[in-house]
Amino acid sequence: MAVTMHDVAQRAGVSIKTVSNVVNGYPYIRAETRQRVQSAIEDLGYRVNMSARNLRTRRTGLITLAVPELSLPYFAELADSVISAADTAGWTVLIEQTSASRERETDVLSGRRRHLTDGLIFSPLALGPDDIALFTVDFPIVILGERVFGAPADHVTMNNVAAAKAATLHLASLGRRRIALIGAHAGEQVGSAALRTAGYLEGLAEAGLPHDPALIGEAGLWHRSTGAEAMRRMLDDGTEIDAVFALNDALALGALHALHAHGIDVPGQVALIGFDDVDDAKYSVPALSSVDPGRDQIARTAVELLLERIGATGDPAPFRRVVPDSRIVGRESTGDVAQGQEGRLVSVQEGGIETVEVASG
Amino acid sequence: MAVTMHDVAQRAGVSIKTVSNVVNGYPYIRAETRQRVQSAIEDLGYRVNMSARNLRTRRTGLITLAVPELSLPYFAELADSVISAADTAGWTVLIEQTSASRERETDVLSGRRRHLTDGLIFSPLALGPDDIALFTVDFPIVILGERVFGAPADHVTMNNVAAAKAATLHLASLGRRRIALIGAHAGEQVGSAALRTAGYLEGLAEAGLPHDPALIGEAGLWHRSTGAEAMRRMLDDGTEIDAVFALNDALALGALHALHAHGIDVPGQVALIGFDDVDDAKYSVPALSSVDPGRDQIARTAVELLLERIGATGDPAPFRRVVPDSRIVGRESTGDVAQGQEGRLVSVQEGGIETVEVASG
DNA sequence: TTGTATGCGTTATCAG
DNA sequence: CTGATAACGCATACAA
Repeated sequence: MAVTMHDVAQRAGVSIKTVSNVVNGYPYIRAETRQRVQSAIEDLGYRVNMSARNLRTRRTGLITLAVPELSLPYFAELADSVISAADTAGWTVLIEQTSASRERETDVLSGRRRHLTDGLIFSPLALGPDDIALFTVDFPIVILGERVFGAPADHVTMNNVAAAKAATLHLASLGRRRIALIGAHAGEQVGSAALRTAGYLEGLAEAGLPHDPALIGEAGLWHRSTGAEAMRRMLDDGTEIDAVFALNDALALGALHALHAHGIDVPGQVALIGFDDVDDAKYSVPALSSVDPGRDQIARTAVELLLERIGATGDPAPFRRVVPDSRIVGRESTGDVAQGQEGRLVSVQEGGIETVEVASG
Repeated sequence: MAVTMHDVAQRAGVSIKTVSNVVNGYPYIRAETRQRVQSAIEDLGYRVNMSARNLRTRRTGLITLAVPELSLPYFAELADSVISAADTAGWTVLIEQTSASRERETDVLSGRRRHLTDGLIFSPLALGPDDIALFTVDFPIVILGERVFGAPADHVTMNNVAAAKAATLHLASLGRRRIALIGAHAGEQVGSAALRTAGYLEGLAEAGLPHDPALIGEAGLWHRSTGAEAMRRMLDDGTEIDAVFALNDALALGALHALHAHGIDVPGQVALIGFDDVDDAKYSVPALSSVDPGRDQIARTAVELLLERIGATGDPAPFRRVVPDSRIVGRESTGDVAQGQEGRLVSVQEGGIETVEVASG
């Protein structure tokens, strides 16, 4: 049925080994031999059987990217970047959606949902610091996000606290004094929500603004709908505000919708800034200011770290934590630029590479 | 190193075949034997080697989804749906981004970018009717979209003409008479742009409105930026309009941005409707009316058709073309609902299953 | 520079 | 119900 190396070898009048050599670009082959093999391949329409190669080499050329869901623009764009970065290096990406469910995230680690890939880039949302033990597995992992620190794996994250503080200070610098927060997770000590909220509080303190609990809007899932709801609640409560820091752009766009529905002018009455700098931010009305966490750099770094570890041969290197630079991009929603203009850089938080020594597997 | 069936068999004191039987849920095994094998598996932490199984069974459990890019919300949401549908059936999805480049789309078909998957769901954007020959391959394909008809493959599409006509008529029903189109591809006879433009023209005709070329806005790529540009050009030209039909939501959101920048009220002065009904549509300001092409149904159907064909044993079934129902969802941008309300169904175009008989491979 | 032989870990065939 | 054994298609040590 399917044509194999054998068939090619026979047709070209060489051994199977020579065909293999040609296919794999082994350099020491007589030009004429290579030519003969090539045409035999053409004629027969031969294509390498990846399953056989994978079995033999113990490697698949596939990596898994596990994210909550692709409908969330941040993760869609992240996936885009990861796939592109992997592609450049000759690797292919298989995507698992966890729906931020504990069970599915556990499955990803246990391998029940990691069919035949050589490594995993994992952005957990349900698992937390208590689950570090689950990360001790026999394949390379790169962790994304801020839910799990200290696991035996490389980690690409962002400087949430510093960036959130900068966003808050940016609003304060516009003269705003009643800065609301949308997207808080009450009681959580870990994760993006906690860190960004901490940055917000630091920012308030540094600006000499009091902390008013009425200005904290809860939103469990960071979707547009929950952002709109949280904003609506706060407005319905009659809470006085003149600025909003939404913990991500989806929330911000939802909040924007609610503000508009209440007839509130942005940025005239209320200034608004989000977090993630997704593509949508540029095209909302008004265009949304945001924190650019360096998504592309995150993706490239994650792929790089993972492939490095997959290809590692000798003594395991210590695990690394990398924090790309983040930027505050000012647009219309904070009155930083006029309509139709590009956003402009308002400030930069420098990250860097931090190597955390851990006994690595 | 890695533990194999052999090790398990040895530990359980049975043959390797029995282990295989247990792993694959073969029913006729003594309970006691099964138990012994199960615990051996547990003890040793055995996990099936997928590469070996794939080699043996000639199947990988993987399918490829090839789309232009995940940053485009429509494709991100489509990917989400496809992955979910595949997951339900126990299959995993590998995503290829083609950037709508001819070369990469060809690669997808040639298999150069189809590593070890059992089938392909392909949404081409660069290939066209002249490339049908490329679709004659030795693995199952399901084609999405409207660029390639008549290829030897199953096809899930949408009733573009009817839906676009309905969208246009909807604008006309609001009393609008200068209905602009954003996203046209001049000279193209095939693809979504051509079909939706045809529907627009039919709609104008049925509404008794004249066709004014000045109302046609070109936009090669359907991004927010190009939509904004096209809209801006038209406004700068001083073309009089009171409604806009954007050929997809990204264009519509870009156009919305440009309208807003020009101080034009939507829907007061200009009514706006998009196409795709992506998630963003609900949360723009004002919320965007759109055509819901039945994305989820498209994804489910595509996976279903593909798996059916992959699992097909005997005589090849004739190729089918499926057209899910599409709906017009009226929101604020056409004044169909008040702020903060859900969109409402304005009309439905019924699709259905059409079986096209083609000599199938 | 090229050929031979072996094994990667499974599943399938066929006895028993 | 279970066991021995032969593929599956490729890569690679080892020869030549």
